[in-house]
Amino acid sequence: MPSPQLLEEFSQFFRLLSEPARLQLLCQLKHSGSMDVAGLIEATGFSQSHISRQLGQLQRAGLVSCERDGVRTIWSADNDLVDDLCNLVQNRLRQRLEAQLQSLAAG
Amino acid sequence: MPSPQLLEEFSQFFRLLSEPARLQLLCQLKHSGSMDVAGLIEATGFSQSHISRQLGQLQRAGLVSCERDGVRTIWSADNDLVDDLCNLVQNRLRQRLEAQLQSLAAG
DNA sequence: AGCTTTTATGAGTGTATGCGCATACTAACG
DNA sequence: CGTTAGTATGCGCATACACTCATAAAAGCT
Repeated sequence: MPSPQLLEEFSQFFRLLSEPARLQLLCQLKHSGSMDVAGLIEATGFSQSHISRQLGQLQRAGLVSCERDGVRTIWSADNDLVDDLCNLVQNRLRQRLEAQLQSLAAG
Repeated sequence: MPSPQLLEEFSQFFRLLSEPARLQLLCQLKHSGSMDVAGLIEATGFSQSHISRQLGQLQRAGLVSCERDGVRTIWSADNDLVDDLCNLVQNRLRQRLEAQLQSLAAG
């Protein structure tokens, strides 16, 4: 059994990924390598302030990092953890749908 | 890039794990094999209605399942996905702390 | 049938937070 | 310096949801 503190850490981390906007920003950065905020606004349609806040949260968790280029800030995704997590979840979703399909065909 | 629908599925799944109560119930079931609600109340201190609702959510996601034993309902965790996800996150947390430790020692 | 025990659910409350608007900060350039 | 462009943040609104209380539903016992 994980300790209460560890459970809290886990759930806080998963909470970060529980918001489609943040997950989309992460995936976009992963896909494009690195982008500035203008590019993220263009790609996602979110407001500048919203993007700034979400990136701040992701940065504090160490999932993204930034470097300044003059006044611009260039953001990039920092590791493969989220990809790995999403792949596991996707496999699980697929398994469940396949199982439902089979039980439908059998029933 | 995952499609918007897939992003939504991912975030919904992560949202399930973003609540310490649900994660604790999951881990408790995983640890104990299977338990009835009275045992979960005893182990967690949560109210009966709260536990019932959280288990309902986890069940709809296919993370737990139940079988009735008379009036009692025996619950059990259904797969290893959550364990795997938590292990990945834990490794990441450890790496981050180690890096912070090193930079502290070096700086 | 009623009675008891266990679980599920309707209703309500409080808190957290996503999101935008406006604005303050920061950095380059005239 | 002042102006402009880019980014962070205080504030407010709306919504989602965890959580409780009370109650209904389900299953066994007499």
